[in-house]
Amino acid sequence: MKPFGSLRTHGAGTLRPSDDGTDVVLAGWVARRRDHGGVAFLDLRDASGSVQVVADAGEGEADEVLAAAHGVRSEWVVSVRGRVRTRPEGMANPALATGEVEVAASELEVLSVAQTPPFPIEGRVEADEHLRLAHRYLDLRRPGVGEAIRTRARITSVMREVMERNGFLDVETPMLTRSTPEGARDFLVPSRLQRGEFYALPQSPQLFKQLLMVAGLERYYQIVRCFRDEDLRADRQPEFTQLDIEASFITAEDLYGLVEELIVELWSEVLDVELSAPFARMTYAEAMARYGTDAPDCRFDLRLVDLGEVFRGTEVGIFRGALDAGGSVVGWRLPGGGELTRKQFDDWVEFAKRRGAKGLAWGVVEAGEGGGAPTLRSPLAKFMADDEVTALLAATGAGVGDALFFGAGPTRSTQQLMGALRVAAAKAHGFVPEDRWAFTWVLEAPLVEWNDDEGRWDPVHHPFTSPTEDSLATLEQAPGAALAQAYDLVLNGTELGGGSIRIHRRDVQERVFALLGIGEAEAREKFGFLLDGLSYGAPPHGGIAFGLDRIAMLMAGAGSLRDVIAFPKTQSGQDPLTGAPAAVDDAQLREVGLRRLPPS
RNA sequence: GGACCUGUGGAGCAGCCUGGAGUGCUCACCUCCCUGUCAAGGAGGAGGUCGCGGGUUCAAAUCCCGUCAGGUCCGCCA
Repeated sequence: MKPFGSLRTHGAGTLRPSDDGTDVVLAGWVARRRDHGGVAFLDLRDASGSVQVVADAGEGEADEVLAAAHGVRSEWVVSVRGRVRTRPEGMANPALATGEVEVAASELEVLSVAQTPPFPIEGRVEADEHLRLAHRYLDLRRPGVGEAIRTRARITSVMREVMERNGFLDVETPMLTRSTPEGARDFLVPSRLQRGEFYALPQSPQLFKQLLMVAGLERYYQIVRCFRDEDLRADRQPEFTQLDIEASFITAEDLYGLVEELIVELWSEVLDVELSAPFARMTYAEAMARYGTDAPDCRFDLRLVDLGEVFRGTEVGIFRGALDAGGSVVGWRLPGGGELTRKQFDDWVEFAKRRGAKGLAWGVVEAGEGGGAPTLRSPLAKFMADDEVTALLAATGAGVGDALFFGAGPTRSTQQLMGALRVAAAKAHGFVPEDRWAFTWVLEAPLVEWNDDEGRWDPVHHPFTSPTEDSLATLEQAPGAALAQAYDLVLNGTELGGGSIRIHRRDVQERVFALLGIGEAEAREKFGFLLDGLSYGAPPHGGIAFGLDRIAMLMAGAGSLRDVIAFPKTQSGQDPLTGAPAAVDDAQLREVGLRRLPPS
């Protein structure tokens, strides 16, 4: 493919034996120089790849090129005129796409010299991340790093293709909007024209996309930046990108179909992986019970087992106490875990304690004496009746040589602890196949959950999520049992996206607000514009939003969102390249009506 | 807000536990040599606030306290 721009005729990485004899002009960076005195090799790199350029001793021009080649250094930008030739017998390099050819240079022009880079561009060693981010333009020049950014571009391109093909309209929504109280902390932007008041950067275009449905656009999508002022993680940045989707006159099933079409095409086009759809589905309750999380990693089985029945009449104190208090005993089997040392078991107990658990019990299944029934070697064994051990082994499927872990306590936190253990221990012991793509829908999350600190019901998703038809009847009587018409798509233990069918009826919205303790005045103050909109003939509608960065991270095989964002922030929310965030001068503050507080 | 890991010439590491001269390795950089390399090779050279501050000690990269920065996680966040 001919490169864009008239300063060169070919991309360095595109040359093949079929180009033998072609006169070319290349331009790019000097990746490496191998200087033998009488002959010198330059690896010339551009966005298409790299190719070997040869400067040979000879007559006239050639000697000038060789002299110039002696002087160039890594990362200088050069232009080379020359002729493609197949390499001499035995000199091909099968490790390179261009390894069968080379370019015999007849002219070598230095377009730009370069300082020695602060870390190697071509080396395989990982440089310190802070240093990489401070010189991100050099970091992105490194082939592997830049590749993730290219993969991301391919992903957004396929997303747009699929959405456009399905008749969705790309509509932009405001970046400067108003702060709404739900969810995460807002980033605030002071207003100069309305001194003392603030815009907020959107956490998502949620309310706007619903209003676009009221407006009759029917099918909306946007690849849109969102902002949340919360602490960072490997998979959380303060600004991130969503593929945001909303449609009218649809059911959840319609969305599953669309999303599966999109995901299948993404994996096919970008990774050349053929997924099979429809994806697996499970309920939220199943996810919590079997995997201890709402984002289960289904690449491996090894599920959690509820042991409430097994230990119904137990003498084991910690199990007794948990069950009597209405909590749970949850077990998990580690195949072959009998090999673990005491130290390793202690480490997992420590792992549990670091997560706030009181403890973690464990046992090892051993062969019974004289071929008798298997027994459990465990600090708890002496409190366990024989029939409990038998039932335990049956319930968990544990056999001789396996280890069992037990968590006991309040149901939710115990499931979560065991879920975290399941993932960490399975990873540590090689039970997670890294090459699998395990998609699953998690459906029917609760509509609300009890917030003990504040003494109220909080929405699990957001306050505009529709309850299921069945839940509507008993919404006020049993709020905790109400299910939402909500759905999350999970891949390998990471939530890729989630959404819901929205409430489009005023009376239902009022009942949900009442349940959440949001009075009419408060609702009007906070979401008045949405409620107004919904009162003018809102179609049934619903949508979903995907974390583009997370999708790109998983597809690129990256370990962090930072790897798929061109200019990311560090864990403390700083950008080492620009130095953001930074102080502003008093005049700027005065203009927007702000005054600096003394440092606290 | 909290836990843990890391910080040593330009880069990546070792040294730290058990204190004793800035000691070592690989790469990069500079000079020279070299006509088939591809992580070229050879000879020579330059380059250090051991993140920063304080303490203990005759003596601190090493032990202690604090702090800053980076990372992973919990809380927070859908």
